[in-house]
Amino acid sequence: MNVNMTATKTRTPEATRRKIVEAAFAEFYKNGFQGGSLNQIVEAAGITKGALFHHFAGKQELGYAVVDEIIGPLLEQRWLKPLADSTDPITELQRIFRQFVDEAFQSGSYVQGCPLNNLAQEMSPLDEGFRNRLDRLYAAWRDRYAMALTAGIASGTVRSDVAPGKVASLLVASQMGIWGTGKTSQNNELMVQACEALGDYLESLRG
Amino acid sequence: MNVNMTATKTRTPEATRRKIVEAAFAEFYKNGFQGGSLNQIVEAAGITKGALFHHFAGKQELGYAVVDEIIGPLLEQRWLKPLADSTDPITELQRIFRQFVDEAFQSGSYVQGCPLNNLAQEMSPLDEGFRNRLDRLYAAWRDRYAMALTAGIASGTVRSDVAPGKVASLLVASQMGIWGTGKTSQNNELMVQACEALGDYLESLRG
Amino acid sequence: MNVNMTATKTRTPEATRRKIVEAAFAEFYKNGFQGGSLNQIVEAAGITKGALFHHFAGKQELGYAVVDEIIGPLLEQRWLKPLADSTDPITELQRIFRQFVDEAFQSGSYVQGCPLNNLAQEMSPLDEGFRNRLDRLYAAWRDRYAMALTAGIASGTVRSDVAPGKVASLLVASQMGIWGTGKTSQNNELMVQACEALGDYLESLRG
Amino acid sequence: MNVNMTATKTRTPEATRRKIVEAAFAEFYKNGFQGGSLNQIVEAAGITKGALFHHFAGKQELGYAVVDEIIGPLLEQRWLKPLADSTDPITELQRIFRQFVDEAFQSGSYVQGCPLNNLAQEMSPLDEGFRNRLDRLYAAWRDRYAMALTAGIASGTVRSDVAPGKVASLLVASQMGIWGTGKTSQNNELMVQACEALGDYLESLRG
DNA sequence: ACGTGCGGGACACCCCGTTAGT
DNA sequence: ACTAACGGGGTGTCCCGCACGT
Repeated sequence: MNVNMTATKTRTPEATRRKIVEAAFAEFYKNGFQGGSLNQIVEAAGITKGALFHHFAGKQELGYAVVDEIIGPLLEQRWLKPLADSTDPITELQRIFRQFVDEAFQSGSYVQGCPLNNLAQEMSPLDEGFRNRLDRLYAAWRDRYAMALTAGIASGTVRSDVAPGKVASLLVASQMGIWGTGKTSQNNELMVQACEALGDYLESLRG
Repeated sequence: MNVNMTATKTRTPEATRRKIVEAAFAEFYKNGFQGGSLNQIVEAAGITKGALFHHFAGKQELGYAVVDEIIGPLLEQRWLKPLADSTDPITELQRIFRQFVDEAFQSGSYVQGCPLNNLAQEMSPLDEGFRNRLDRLYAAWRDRYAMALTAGIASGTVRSDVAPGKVASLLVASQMGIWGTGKTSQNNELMVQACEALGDYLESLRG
Repeated sequence: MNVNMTATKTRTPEATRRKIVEAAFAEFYKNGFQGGSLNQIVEAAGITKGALFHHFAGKQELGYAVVDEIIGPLLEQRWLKPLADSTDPITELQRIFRQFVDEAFQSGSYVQGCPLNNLAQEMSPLDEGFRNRLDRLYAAWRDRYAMALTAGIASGTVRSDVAPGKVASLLVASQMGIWGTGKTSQNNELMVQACEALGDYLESLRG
Repeated sequence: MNVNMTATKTRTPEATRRKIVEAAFAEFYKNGFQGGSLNQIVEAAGITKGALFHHFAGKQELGYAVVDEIIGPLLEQRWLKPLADSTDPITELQRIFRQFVDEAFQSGSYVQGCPLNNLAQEMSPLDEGFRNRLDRLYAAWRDRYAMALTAGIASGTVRSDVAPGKVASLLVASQMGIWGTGKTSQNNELMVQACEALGDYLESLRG
C-alpha cells in the first residue's frame, strides 16, 4: 500500500538531471561560472549535493552540460533556425537584429548579457574544455551566417564580391559586442544606434 | 654614504601601492575579478595582507583602482591618443585595427581578451561601482571616435551623411566583439578576417 | 562481526552535533562569545570546519544552540526543579543559596561566573536573538521563584504581604550579582557574607 | 611667523591622551574589551595608531587606563560621594537606588549595563591586571557602604545588630544584578520592582 | 609627540568534493 | 537514485603592534 503518495518521490533521473542543469544555467548566468555556487544550484533545484555529484563528475562537467544542453539549443533555436532557408539573408538579418534589440529592451534581459558570450569571455582562457565547446557554437553560428550569405549571392540578393566568411565573422563579433555594450551602459538607445549602423553596413552589401 | 642600500626597506608608499595595483591588474586579467585571489596578489607584489589593507579598503576598492589607474590610462594611451588630431579618421582607424591584429598575433595576448571588456562583462551586472567606472571609459572611447569622424566630415575625408555617434558605437562594439572572438577561437585568421570586413565597412564611409 | 569497531567512524550526527555544542559552551564560557574561536571549538570537539558548518549556519546560530540546548536545561535542572513542589520556599531557597556557595567554593567554578549571566551581559545589547533567548530564561527563573513564593503564602510559610514578583526579581538579580562578585573578587568569604545577608532578608519574609 | 595657525596642531599630549582614553571607554563600553577595536578608537579620537601606541604600551594598558582614569572616578563621583557624610544611610541609599532607576529609564542607558560590571564580568577571569583593578573598585564601593552603615548604627538610624560588611556586599551585588536585569530584559518595570524590594529590605534594617 | 607604512597572523565564512548510508 | 554527514582548504576581512620618519 501507500505507493507513490508524493509525485516527486518516484525516481525520475532524467527530470532531476534537467532540473540541475537548468538551475546551473541560471546560477552561472547570474554569477559567472567561477562565482557561481553549487550550493545555490542544489538549493534552487530542490535537490542535494549527492544528486548533483551522482549526475555530474564535478562543477566543470556541470558547466559543460550547461553549454551542450542549454546554451547550444538556445542558440540554434533563437538565432540560427530563422536563417535556415532564407534567400534574402540581408533582410532577414536586419529583422533579427531589430527584433533582438526590441526584445532586449522590453525584457530588460540585455543587462545580463549573452549567456554564450558571458561564459566564453570568462572561461575560454582558463579551461580548454569550455573553450572547445564554446568555439564550436561560435563556429556553427558563423557558418550559418556564411551559408546564408552564400545563398544570397546565388540568388542575387547579395553583392557577388562579398566574402561570406569575412562578413559572417564580423557580424557575429559585432552582435556580441553590441550585447556587451548594453550590459555595461544599460542604455538601450546605444544598442539601437549600433544595430542601426550594423543594418546600414548590411544594406551596403545588397546586390 | 649608504643611502638606500636596500631599495624596498625605505618607505615608498607610492611604489608599494603601484606594485599592488599592477599585481592586481595581472591577477584579475588572468582569473577575473571574482576568481582572482588577494593572496596571489600580495605574493606577486611581494608585500603582505597588512600593506594591501592599508592602501585599499578591500577587494572592491582595489578593483576600482585597477580600472582607474591601469585600464583607463592604458585605453587612453593605446587607443585614444593616436586619433587625437587626425583629419582622416578612416585611414587612421584602419591602421589601428590592423596594428592591433598584428600585435595580438605576435604577442599572443589576444587569447586573454581585452582587460576593459573582461571586467565589464564580468562585473557590470554585479557591481554598480564597477559599471559606472567602466561605462565612463567606454563612453570616452565612443566620444573620441565620434569626434574623429566629425572632424573627418568637416575635412571631407568622411561622407557627410555619416552619423558619427552611431558609427562610433558600432566600431567600439565590434572591436570588443572581435577581440572576444580571438579569445575563444584562438584563431588569428578569424580576427584578421573580421578586421578586414570592418575595414571594408569603414571604406564605404569615405567621402 | 566487527560491527562499529571505531566509535566515531560511523555516522552519528546527533552525537557530533552534541560534541560541537558542548565544546562551544566550554569555549564561550571561558572566552566569551565574541572572544571565542570556532577553530578552538572544532579542535576541542575533534571535528572539522565542514562538520560545524553543516550543523550550524554560523557562529551566531551555534551560540543560540548553546543557550537553548545547554544553558537552558542546566538552569532548569540545577536551579528550578528543586523548587518545583516546595511549600516552604524560604527554607528551600536558603538551602539552595548555601549549597551554591559551598559547591562554588569546592569546585572553584565561581571564578568563571554564571554561564547564563556571562552571555547575557556580553551579548544582550549586541544581538537581539541572544537577548530574546536569554531573557526568556531569566523570565522563567523569576516566574518559578514567584510561583514558589505564592505557594508559600498560601501555605502560610511566607508573609502574606509579600509581593512574589518583586521579591523574585530581586532574588534572581542578587544571585547574579553575588556570582559576579565571586568572579571578580575570587574571594569566597565575600560570597558567603552576601549569601548570608540574602538569607537574612528571606528570613524577614517568613510568615 | 606662522605660529599656531591651527589650534590642534600644537602638541598637547595630555589632551591627546585624554581623548584616547575617552574614546576607548566608549568603544569598550559598547563592544566589550575583546570585541572593541583599536582602529575604531583611533578614528573616534581623531588620532592615529602612532599616537595611541606612544601613550599606551598596548590594548591591555589602554584598558587599564580606562579603569583607572574613567571608571574609577565615575564610580567615586556618582555612587560613593553622595554617601560621604550621611548619618542616615538607609534613606540615602534608597534615594540613590530610586534615582538610578529613574535616570536609567529616562536616558535608556540601562540597556548597556554598568561599565564597571561589564568589564569585570568579561575580563576578570581572563586577565589578572584587570581583575585587580576592578576588584579594588568594588572593594572601595563595599567599604564605603559599610562605613555608612556603621555611621548609621552609631547615630541610631540603623539597627545595631546589622553586620555592615555583609549587608554592604549584598547591596553592591544586588545593584549590579539589577542593572544586568535591565540590560537583558530591557524592561524598566522589572528594575523598578527589584529596586523596591531592595528598598524594603533596607527598610527592615532601620533602627 | 605624533603620523604612516607595513608585518604577520587570526578570524568567520563558505566553498567543492567525498563517502557512509538508505 | 538519492540523502546527509563530513573533510579540508581557501576566501576576504580586519586585527594588533611595530618601526621608520618628521
